[in-house]
Parts: sequence; structure tokens; C-alpha cells
Amino acid sequence: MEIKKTYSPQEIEDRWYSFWESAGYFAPQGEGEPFTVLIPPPNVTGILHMGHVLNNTLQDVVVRYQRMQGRPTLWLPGVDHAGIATQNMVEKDLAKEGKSRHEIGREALLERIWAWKHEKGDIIIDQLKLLGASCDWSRQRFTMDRMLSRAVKEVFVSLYEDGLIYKGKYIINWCPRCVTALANDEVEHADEKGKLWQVRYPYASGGGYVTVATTRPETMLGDVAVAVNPSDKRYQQLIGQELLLPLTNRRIPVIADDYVDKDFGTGCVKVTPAHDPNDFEIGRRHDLKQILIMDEHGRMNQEAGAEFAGLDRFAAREKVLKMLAEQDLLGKIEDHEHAVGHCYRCDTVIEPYLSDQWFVKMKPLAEEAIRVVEDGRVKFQPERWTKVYMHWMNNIRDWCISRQIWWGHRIPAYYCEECTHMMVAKMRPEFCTKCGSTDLRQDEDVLDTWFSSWLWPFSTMGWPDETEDLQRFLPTNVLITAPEIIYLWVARMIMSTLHFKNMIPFDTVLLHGTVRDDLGRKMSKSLGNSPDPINIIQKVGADALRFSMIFNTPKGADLAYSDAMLETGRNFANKIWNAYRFIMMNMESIPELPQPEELELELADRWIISRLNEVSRQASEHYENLRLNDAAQCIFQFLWDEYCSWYIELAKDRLKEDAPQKTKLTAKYILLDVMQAGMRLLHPIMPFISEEIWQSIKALFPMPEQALIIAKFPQTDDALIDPAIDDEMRLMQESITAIRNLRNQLNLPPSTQISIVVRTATNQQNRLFEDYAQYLMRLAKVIKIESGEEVSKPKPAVSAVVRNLEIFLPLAGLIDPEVEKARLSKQLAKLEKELSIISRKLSNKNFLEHAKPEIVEKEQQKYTEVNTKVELTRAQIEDL
RNA sequence: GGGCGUUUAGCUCAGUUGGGAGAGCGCUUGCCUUACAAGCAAGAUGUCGGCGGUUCAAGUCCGUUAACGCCCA
Repeated sequence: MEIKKTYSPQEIEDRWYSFWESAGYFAPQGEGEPFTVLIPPPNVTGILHMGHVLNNTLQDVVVRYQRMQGRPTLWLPGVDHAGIATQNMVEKDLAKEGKSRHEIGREALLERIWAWKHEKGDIIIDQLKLLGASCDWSRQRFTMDRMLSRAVKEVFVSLYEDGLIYKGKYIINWCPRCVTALANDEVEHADEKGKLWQVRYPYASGGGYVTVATTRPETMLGDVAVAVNPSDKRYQQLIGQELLLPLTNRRIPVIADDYVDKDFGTGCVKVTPAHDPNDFEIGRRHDLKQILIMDEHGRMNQEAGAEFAGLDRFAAREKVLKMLAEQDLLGKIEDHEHAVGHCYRCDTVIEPYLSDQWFVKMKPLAEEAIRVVEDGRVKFQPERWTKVYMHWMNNIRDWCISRQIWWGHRIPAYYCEECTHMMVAKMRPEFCTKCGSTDLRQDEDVLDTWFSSWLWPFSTMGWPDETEDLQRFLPTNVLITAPEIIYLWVARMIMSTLHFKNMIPFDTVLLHGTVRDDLGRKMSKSLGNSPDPINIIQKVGADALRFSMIFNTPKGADLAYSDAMLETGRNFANKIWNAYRFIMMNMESIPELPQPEELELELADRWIISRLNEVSRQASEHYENLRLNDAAQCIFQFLWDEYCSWYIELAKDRLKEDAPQKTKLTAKYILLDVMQAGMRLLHPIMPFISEEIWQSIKALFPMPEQALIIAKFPQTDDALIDPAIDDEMRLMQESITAIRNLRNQLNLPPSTQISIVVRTATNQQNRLFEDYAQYLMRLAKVIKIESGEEVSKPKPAVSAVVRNLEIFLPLAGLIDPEVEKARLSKQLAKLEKELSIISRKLSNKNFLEHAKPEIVEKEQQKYTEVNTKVELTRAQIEDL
């Protein structure tokens, strides 16, 4: 068999993905307690970015681990219809043809969007497959599917009937570019430098004026009052007076309202109920008129006055300022930094805008959703996000769910054209229930995309039917997502699932960080600092990408991505590949493997088995606790630093032609067994290379399972974790390192063969060095070893102290006693410092009284150990 | 204005109940040692942001302060 020297993922990854998928391994298998993960549905317009990679890799690792635990595991995938984004995109294409959606009409636009969806809507799904995502694609969902649309209608009608959905005229966030309302959380605030203009409003009676301050002077055209704080002494006599609104000659009153901040600006506030949320509230309290001066594109309308009609809002601002200045009505102008809302889709400045919208009453839904988090039935990880959730839930506001676009679930409300009666129903009514007319019109608006996503836990499983899937998989287990959508999505799913299913949707929410570039900036299209994950996968393979990300992402923390970081995964894959290559090179002549009971285990075998069991236990624990970086770390360390650097190196002697047959076969058996077990540990993080190697080992080393993806995760056998063996092996390793160090200090090239003398301190050590002298010979390039408790120190020699034993390297002619003395003195100083710290502790009465006995004992042991080293080192110096 | 987070090796960051400061990358030195130069071996590097407190013992707990970042208003 030919195995390449460098690992090439391209040849392997596609093959195993199709194998898994066609064998049906992604679907839940078997009986027992299921494990379910809901995918945060990506946008149908989306293409895979680094954030998706992190999010979906985390999910896949958890899912693959649970699958290997033998649980029927379901990762339920799908995409959402991304109302505004998708429509924007198709409208852009339309614009290239010189058409607008209004010209072609609603039906034609929807047809075009569906056509686009059928052609390109699965791009991100195909990309997730390249990443290795083991979703059950037979259950793939789309929020506009008939099944999910049915749930949306059902929910809308039900909430309406319960009085939890209402329609009304309110100030909402309006994007004049998207020409639609936005929910509060779809608005992103950014601090911007603006101006605070003072404007003089003359008294209607003449003789003077009041000065108001505003950041948006153009809205003055819609002013209906000026407000002052009732407790503001300066303006007491003003209240009730009338002013003449400049540029319009409208007469407006001065009113008193507690909302006004006496210290902001001049203490006088212009009131524009149709264009400011706070003014809207003031207006309601004082029963003021609402004058809408803009159209839906952010242009002034007739109400703004003939001079302004048709002007864009920012052009209108300039004109208003110019005209005010001409009439000498403009006062002080100050720089003013304030938060400005922007559309999260297109970044256009949001306009607070008065319009007819649909809302969900959230308070009643929030109550139970607060309780399940309070009593721990739903847990956030890391825990601090609980506070964020609670804060929002305790201050929850009604949710504006209507959007003035066409792509989405059309609101199931119907109006009678004759008597204006409104009906809300799942099916279009035949006639008006009030006047009997058949002339009905459906509401033009569609629902917010989140209004379908918030039903994801049960709409994807067939609700409102009581399906098998619902009974089996709800509540799900872990939701893995980004903290940005705690409000938009997570909280709302908890509310909807409690309300409609009387269940929690999931018991754990894992919030992960953001992928940043190496300068710590968020990755974004506009910065162009986001690499294309597909390119990365083509270059280094999905496994390397996945490992690098997991290895470098602690639970809940941000990830700094760089190409350098990628090398961790790539190099690791290559390392494993070469370990596998080495094993296979030596298996060519394998006759037949021994049975486990026929093995002749030596120190290294027992040690690697002990370590494997310990690492399996740790890895399991880390996977369970969602500490995936720790899982990656400990598997990496085991395979690279223990299996490759020590076990394989030691096995080389035992694989030689002339080695005894038993020894040879035992080494081969353990090499294969530990490698296959290592692949099991690694599989959740690096599924492709692990499956490839495991399958190949399986050909020589029979295993019951058909595939690694469904193979059992290694169980720990505590009886095989042997601290005594670990300790003996560690002594050998420390001795080898000490000898290598000596060689290095003396600049001995690897070709120089050396002999050493080891003065042991116990019988047991003596035996160890006799039995395993070969280990030192192999790894420290020693040709002759003399060991024993009574051996005498050769002269001249350099020496090292390992625990309580001494190692001498006799080197006539190569040693400069002064240099050696300096080297040892440096070591001695270090040791003495350490010793003094310990002895200070041990002579502290308080320490001895208060510290736990095992801590004291540990310190005492340490003292003995260090003290021995000090004495031995001192003796060596004197000896020179 | 309110809340949250971060500050540990040159860089990016781990460090879960307080008890011997860690990883990856980078750096230094020597090696193509028959699996791997995407590698091997040996090494250097820290007033754990500052100050104060609790404790026998603090990177870890408490208070305070500074810088940076995020969210909300």
C-alpha cells in the first residue's frame, strides 16, 4: 500500500462524506434517550462565512460525540427565508433590467424569488456538507415550506384570538431604503458626530421667542407643540402660551411634561409626535395632533409645505437651516455626539415613523420564559448571558411583526371593501362576517422573518400535528448560537415553545464568541477581512480548519483567526497521517495479530494504555461540559507528545526484524489499538482523517462497527489507569531528557555514541534501569549503561540529578571543570531558592495548623525531593 | 447615562471548588536521527494592568482605580 508522505485531505473528505450520507448515518439510530440539536437556520441568501464555520463546527463536534455515545442523535437542519435580504437581492436584479417590483407586481416578484430559491437556495447547505456537518438532511426545513407556513398561520390566528396580537398606529423604526418597518433589535446604533441646533420660535403675540434645541431640524415642519419641564422655574410663565412655528405659520402651544430634561439644550423641547418616539408618547399624553411630513422613502410630503415637498430628508434639513438663518431664527450651533440608528440590512439611517403595524404583546409571554431560566430548566453557558436575557425579558416591549415587503408569510387578515370590517383567519373567508360582502382584500404586509424562526423548535417537527418527531425530540438538548441573537431568536423560541407546547425548547444554550481577524476586528464584507472558508477547506481540508478553530476557541470566547492559526490543524493532521503511515509501513509483514491475552506487555505498553484510559476520561468530560477546546488540547497532547514522541519511538526497536516475535507482535497490536482508539477520541473534531485511518486499521485489526462515525467512544477502564506505571515511565523520560540535555550542553553531535553511569537510589529503580536500558539507548543514543546503587562516579564526567538518582556522563578530555562547575552552580542556586520557599512554608506554624493535611504532606515530600537534589548537586560540584 | 466583559510569556489566548504559572505560534541552539523539516531534540522568556483588603496561602475571593471592547437607553 502506498501512503503519501504529506496528507492530502482533498482525496479523502468527499469520499467519506458521501459514504456517511448514503449509509444513512446522519439520521437518528436506535432506541433510547435521543440527543437533539436545532441548527440556527442560516439565511437562504447566505454563503458560508467564518462565523458559520465556528457555529456549525461546534454543533457538529457535540453531535458527533453524542452519536458515538450511542444515543439516537438528530441535528435538525434548515434555512430561513430572510424576507428583506432575499427580496432586496432579487429587486436588485430586477433593477438591472430597469424594472421595479411595483411594475411587475406581487405574484411575478414572488415567482422570481422562488425561482432564485430553487436554483441557488442550497448553496450554503452544500457548503455545510464540505465542512463535514452531520445533519439529518432528510429532515431539512425551510421557513416558507408548507409545513412551517401552516404553523405560522396557526400561531398568528391563535395569538390574535387570545388578544396577544393587535394592530395599531405607532411610531416604529422605518428604513426608507428598504421601505419597511424594522423591529427594535433590527436597528443598530452607532455614535455619530452631529450638531445640536438652537432654533427660535417667536411668540404668537409678538415680542420675543423661545429657543429650542434639536438634532433633526427638518422635523420641525411636523411640530405641534413645545414642551418644558413643569418644575422648570425659567419657563413657568410660558406654559399655555402660543408660538408661531417658523416656516409654516402654524400656531402651537407650550405644554408642560415631565419627560423634558431641564439640563439638556435649552430646556425647551420641540414636539413632533409623528417623527419621534418620545414625542409620540408626549403627544398621546396631551392629545396632540400627529402630522406626518415624510413619505415612506424619507422624502418630505405636502404636509411639510409646498417648498419642501419632494425633498429628501437630508436636503430638507439643509433647506430648513438655510431658511431659518435667513430669517435670523437660528441660534447657537454645538457639536453633539449621539447614537443614530441604522438598518441592520442596508445601514441606511433609520427614521422614526408613524404607521399602521401589527404587534405581539410580549409581557404575558415573557412571564413563564423568565421563570424557566430562573429555576434553571433552561441554562445559558457561559452563565453571564443569563443576566443579559433577564434584563431584556424584564423590560420587554411589544414586538412589531409586520413588514412592508412581499417575500414572507402574508398576514392572514382580511378587510371587507364595503364595510371595512377586519377578519383574521387561517383560510381566506368567503364573505364578510359582518355585512356579507364577498369583496375582500388581504392585508398587504408580510410577517417578520423572526416570526417564523421563533417557532423553529416545533414548526420543523410538524406542529400543530402531534407528530412522532415532536413526541420524541422535543425538548431538544443544546442550542449553539451567537449572543447577538439572544433577543431576536433564543428568547422568542423559549416564549413560543412554552406558550404553544408548554415545554422548554432546549435545556442548554451555548453562546459562542465572534470570529475576528488577527487585528481583533470583526470580520465583515466591507472590511474585506473575511477569508472564504471554502478556499481554506480546499487548501488544508475541513479537518484542519475545524481543529484549528476548536483548539483556539475557549468556551464562549472570541476567536482570533489568522492563517498562522490554521497551521496548528494542518500540521496536526499531517502528524497523525505520518504516524499512521509509519504503522502501516510496519504492518506489511504482519502474520496474524495475537489475542489480547497472549500479549507480552512491557513498561511502555502499560504506560500508553494507562494514558489512553486517562485521556479518554478527560476528553469525555470535556466534550460533555462543552469545553471543546480542552478536549482538543488533551487529545492533541496525547497523540503528539505521548503516542508519537514516546510510544512510537520506543516501538521502533521492537519492530526490528531480529526482535523476538512476541515482542514484535505485542508492539504492533498496541500500536494499532491505541491508534484506533485515538481516532475515536478525535473523530468529533476531525471526522474525515479519523474515519480514513480507522477504516484502514480495521482491515488489520478487526472491530465490530461498520464506521467510525457510529462507533463507540472509548470507555475508560479505571483498572488500567496505573499511577505506579505512569511514575516509572516518567522517571525513564526524565532520565532520557536529562541525558539529552547533557549532550546538548556539550554540543555532542547525534553521531557521537556515549556511555553513561546511573547511580540509583532504590532496588526498584535498579531493576527499572536494568530491564529498560534499551529505552535510554534508543532515545538518548547511549551505547553502554552501567547502573546500580553502589556504582562509583567516573572521573572526569558531567552529571545530572534526576529526582534522587545521579547520571554521569564520563568524557575524558572534553570537560572543562570550570564550565561544568558554573553550570551546576547555576542549577544549585535555582534549587536552593526553591528549597527556601518550601522550608519557609514548613516552618510557618500557621501553615501547619491551617492548611489541609494533604497539602502539608505534599510540601514535606517536595522538601525531601528538592533537598536530595540540592545535596547531590552540591556533592557533584565539590567533586570537580 | 445603565449593564456586561477583557487586561497572564514577543503575539493570540487557556488557567472550573484559593495550595507547585500553561498551550499554540514566534524566538535561540543543534539536527535531513529510515513516519513526519507541515518534522526531531534541547532551551530562554512572566512585578498574572495598578493600589488596597480577606487568608497560613491570591492569577484565582472582596473593594478600588486605569485602559480597551461589547450590549442597552
